[in-house]
Amino acid sequence: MSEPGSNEVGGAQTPVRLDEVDRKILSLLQLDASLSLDQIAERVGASKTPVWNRIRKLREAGVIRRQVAILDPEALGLEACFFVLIRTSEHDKDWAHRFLKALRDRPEVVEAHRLAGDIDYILKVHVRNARAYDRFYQSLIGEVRIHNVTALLSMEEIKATSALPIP
Amino acid sequence: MSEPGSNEVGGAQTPVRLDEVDRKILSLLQLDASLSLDQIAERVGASKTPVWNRIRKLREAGVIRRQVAILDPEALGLEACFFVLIRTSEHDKDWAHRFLKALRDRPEVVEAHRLAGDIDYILKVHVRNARAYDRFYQSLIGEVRIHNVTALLSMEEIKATSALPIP
DNA sequence: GTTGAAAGGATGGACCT
DNA sequence: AGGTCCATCCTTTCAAC
Repeated sequence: MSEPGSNEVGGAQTPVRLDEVDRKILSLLQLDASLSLDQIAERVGASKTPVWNRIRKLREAGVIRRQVAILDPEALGLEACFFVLIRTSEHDKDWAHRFLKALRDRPEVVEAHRLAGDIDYILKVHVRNARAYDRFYQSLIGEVRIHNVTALLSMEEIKATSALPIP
Repeated sequence: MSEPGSNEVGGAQTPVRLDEVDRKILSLLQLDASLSLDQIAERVGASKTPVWNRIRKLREAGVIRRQVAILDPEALGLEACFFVLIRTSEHDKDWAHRFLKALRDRPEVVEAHRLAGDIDYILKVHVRNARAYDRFYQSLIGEVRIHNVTALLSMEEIKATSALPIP
């Protein structure tokens, strides 16, 4: 499936009007995108064509971004997950640009947010073990200046879903 | 597609041996699970049948957990994302059980981890706005005793991928 | 919104290398 | 083991109604 032309990836997004059927479709697809049109149509109480048209529109509107396989980190041997809280003293554009690139270039970083408040950034990092985290950490601070780092080690994933609450 | 019988959802997982072709297949499916068998086979340099058998085995082994649609939070009007750091003084089983249930019951909580160290839990919460976060917060502390809460508001999602690094 | 038809993809068998 | 061919079923896609 190709990227819809009307929306940038990660770009700003105007909220979209959804009715009850749209919401049901999205809820289903968030949990299992391998459902067939027939199954979806049956469960939302409509028939194939309108459901198909709605899904196409939701894709074009950028509500549905993409369809992916979710892998099991433990099965891949990624036994350690860290949340990394970062404070920096540098706030110029060049630094931010290099920091961004450093994060984008590292596949261990699965999530990164710029924050409001005294902590500047939070990262979520998947690695094989504590030693691999240290290698990641050394490599990162070797590439960009960072004032202060706190790593929070996850002991247990209590809940993890890719399904957003649909308002 | 039904849940494979040999692996619990979220259960402990023995790492699996993967060769180069498996890794390529997983990398592709992590980014786009709507690719056809033909496309995958072409890109990994193999033909349909062995690729299909590998995918089936990866599913049965629990490496591929499921296939989902990724939605755009902004398009759904979920403009606020918080990371919530939680300290608690209670550590008995009953409290933990009620806390877990409170998190599982709230769709705004998309992620929750029990941590090592002085912060006990971290949550990731998607809500419409700051007011909705406050409602969530009040409702949560009304349901379970929590000693200390720090909310980190995301200003910008710098990176967000469902793709794990494949070792 | 419904029906149905045509095209394309998935699944699994048979057989070969 | 992987490759090819094939047959069948299922799904998607898009007419026409």
